[in-house]
Amino acid sequence: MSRSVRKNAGTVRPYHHGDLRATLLATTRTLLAEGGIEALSIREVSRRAGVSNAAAYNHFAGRGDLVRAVVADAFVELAKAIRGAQRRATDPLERLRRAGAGYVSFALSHPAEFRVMFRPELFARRSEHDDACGEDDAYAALTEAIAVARAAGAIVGDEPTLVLAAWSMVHGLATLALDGPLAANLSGDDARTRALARELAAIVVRGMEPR
Amino acid sequence: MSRSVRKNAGTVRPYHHGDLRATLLATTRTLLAEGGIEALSIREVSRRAGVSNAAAYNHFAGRGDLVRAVVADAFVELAKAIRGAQRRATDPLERLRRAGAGYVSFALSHPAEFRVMFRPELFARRSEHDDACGEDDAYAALTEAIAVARAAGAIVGDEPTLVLAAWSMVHGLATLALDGPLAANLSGDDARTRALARELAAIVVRGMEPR
DNA sequence: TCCCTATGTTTACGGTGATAATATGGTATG
DNA sequence: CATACCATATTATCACCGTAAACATAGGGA
Repeated sequence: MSRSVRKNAGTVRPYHHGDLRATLLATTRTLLAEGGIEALSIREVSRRAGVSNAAAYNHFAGRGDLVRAVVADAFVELAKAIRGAQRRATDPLERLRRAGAGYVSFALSHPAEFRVMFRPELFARRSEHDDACGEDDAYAALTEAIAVARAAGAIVGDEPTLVLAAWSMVHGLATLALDGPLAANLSGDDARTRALARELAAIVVRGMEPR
Repeated sequence: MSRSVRKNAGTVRPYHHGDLRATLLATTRTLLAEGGIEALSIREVSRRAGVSNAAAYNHFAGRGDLVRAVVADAFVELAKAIRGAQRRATDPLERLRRAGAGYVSFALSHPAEFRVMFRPELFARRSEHDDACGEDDAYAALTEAIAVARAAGAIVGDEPTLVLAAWSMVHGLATLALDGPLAANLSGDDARTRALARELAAIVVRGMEPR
């Protein structure tokens, strides 16, 4: 039979021995980057991983489950990006501006994942309470920056509203830069977009400062 | 033959006599509102219109073309919403705030269309220069409000940056309110979201004012 | 009268998610 | 060593989808 292997041919693995899950996840990311969610199908992922389409169902409940796993990882990375961007600054306002820039920077660096992260209909479990995919952590990262600046008296206002303002500004910019009418003007010019992110963060932070 | 009709049976119309296009557009909007873009298929639209699946191809080049027509209409409505919201105010800053609120209000009133409007991959013609779907008009409506306020000295800064800031803020809020982590908190509470839109618009406008 | 165009229909092809029944390799147990 | 079992992958199948080609009919001029 063609599938049999000699026991000593250690590197030949007719089966994936447990790493098919990781392979499928990596392939999913590749496919997302190549053609977006439209080009992502269980069959294509399986095909590229060199297995049958049904094999994926041993590791993921379905297409949504596969996407959900990728999204969960992406939110972890987003939270890291937000926290990492503030690391080298001490001034609360500057940390806040950098947090926003870090958010946009993540979107520019991982456009394919970012485009999917905020489309729950693509992966959300049906009426499953509300399965958190790690977005809470990213949200918390921004909230911390706001809370610190507010505690220092550098900004004033209702905390949830301030968080929402900061989040909306950077999320809006990221979304518009990736897919919106601005994409044509900014496409490929990530440096310019990052500079804009700093400017916009500065504007919204300024709107939060006491008069 | 079963399809023939007497010439005088005026109300019996075996064919749509030219209004199938409008019927398909209306059905598309209904379907989008019911189940989102995932539930939208040429076959289902045609089925609901009481027509074979291929009939739609006499009016639209394909699924993308159908969605594009709906999106183009939606952008016209968005521009109207932005302009209409400012109508009863004269103060440039207040008009600017209301323009932003109008943007968010449109998103809340037409969630299904809004969710599709900024996903060009769902309807964009392949490498067709960059087919405008009316988004220019909506963009212009916001730009006007910015330009007026700036000309009056009520806000200061680089105009394109100011426009981008305003646009990003309201677009981010709309997106997050519809699909983001905030949807759970705000869902169904459109009044609360509209109030937040006003607060966020006030913050970003304040960040634009001269010190 | 005859043909042309617009607008439908039927039928077909290939791709897709999902499920069921089945085969195979690894491993624990007698 | 032999057996049973489990995880994993396979093939087969179903219903749905977008798209397209081939065909049919109504209505309007030349």
